[in-house]
Amino acid sequence: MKTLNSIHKKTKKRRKEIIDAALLCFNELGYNNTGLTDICKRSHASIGSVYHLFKSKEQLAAEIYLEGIRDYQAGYIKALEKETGAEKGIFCIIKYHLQWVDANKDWSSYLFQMRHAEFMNPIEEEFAKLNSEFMGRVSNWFRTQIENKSIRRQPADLYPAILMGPCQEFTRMYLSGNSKTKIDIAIKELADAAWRSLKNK
Amino acid sequence: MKTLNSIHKKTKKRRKEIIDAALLCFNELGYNNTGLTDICKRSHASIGSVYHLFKSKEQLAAEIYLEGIRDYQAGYIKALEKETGAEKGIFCIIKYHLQWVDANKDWSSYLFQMRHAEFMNPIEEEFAKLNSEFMGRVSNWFRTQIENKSIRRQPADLYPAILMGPCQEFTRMYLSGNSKTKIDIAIKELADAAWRSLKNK
DNA sequence: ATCATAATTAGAATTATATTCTAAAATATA
DNA sequence: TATATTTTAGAATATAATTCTAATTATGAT
Repeated sequence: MKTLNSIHKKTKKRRKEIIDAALLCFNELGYNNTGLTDICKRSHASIGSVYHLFKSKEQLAAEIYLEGIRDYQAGYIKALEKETGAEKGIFCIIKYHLQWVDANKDWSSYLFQMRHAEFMNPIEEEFAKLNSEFMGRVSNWFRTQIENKSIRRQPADLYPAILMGPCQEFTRMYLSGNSKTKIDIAIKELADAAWRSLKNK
Repeated sequence: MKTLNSIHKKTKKRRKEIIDAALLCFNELGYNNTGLTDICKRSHASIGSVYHLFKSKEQLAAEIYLEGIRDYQAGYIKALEKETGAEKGIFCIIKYHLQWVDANKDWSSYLFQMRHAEFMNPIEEEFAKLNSEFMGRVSNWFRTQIENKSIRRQPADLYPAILMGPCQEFTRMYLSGNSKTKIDIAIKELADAAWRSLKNK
């Protein structure tokens, strides 16, 4: 009996080729100025293959987004939960974020660029699930720190904003090439700044 | 003698009608899912009119962006330069930002959504000019504060990130309806947090 | 008021490109 | 090896942006 949904050996590879090609195209040309022909040329896949593996250009863009976010978030949680001390934990997160960005410039640019993109709609559910799992674990870490009085009590909404906001803004500048500050300096300064904002007294 | 480039009285009005309609369409449907027919219907302008006044859909989107940024930045500078004290100045800026966002939700959503859009290319020059004028005046204010030792000395790149980052992140959440914190509370808390980060000692 | 010129409007024709579709090729299973 | 399934290919189609031509409307000079 034939197994349903059997998948060829090369499928994963082809999928990756298309994703990699599309990521580069979208970053270089922008989503709208990237034609399917661009993606096909770069990935050496045919239109048929692209549409066989992805429902649409939009969906392809969305899957790339998810792939990046998954990798980023997984490392983030790992870095955070390793640290039980508040100050060290905050340093670790900032460090993780900036190093990830530095080591994954293509992905970072894409994630920034697409953060508010409309194509998130079709994958909203998957995205919301990822985010709530992620935010849940970050919140847990913070709750512990607040309870043991390491971190000041504030409206819960504001923690991620105060913690990551400066980092995000710096990242934006960094990726657009408008920042002169080296990553290592930025890590130290931004972590210190976050700590001054968040610490209890 | 006929003046060159004479402009009809209604041109400004029509332009505004198109911009207003497009802003709403882009926010509701997304840039890509908004057709020119949507914009035409909503603005009661014909395709011909739209293309007479704007080079392309992209250009139209860009002009809307500039219009929003201009208004935001003008108010920002006015709020900032009114204050000579460091702590008060920072409070003023945060307050200005969040109140502007609250009072201009459509524009804010659009500015966020489009912050990294590719269509910025054609207006890059105009945009860079706006930004450098803006950043220059913000930097001046900070320089004064640093020289009189109110604000700690740090790599220059980091001031805007530390000052506005948390605000931006909060704004993002606020606009997407995921924040429970009221604007007035957020102003106070975020301004305090920024001050703790930035103040000298 | 009227003529000459320029600006604006309208929408049909064109162009560009995302998507669908059909059939062939490759792979997997029995 | 025979048969079902997946994958590939690219031509055909559909959709939506842009261009173009002609008509309309406004302006300024006389």
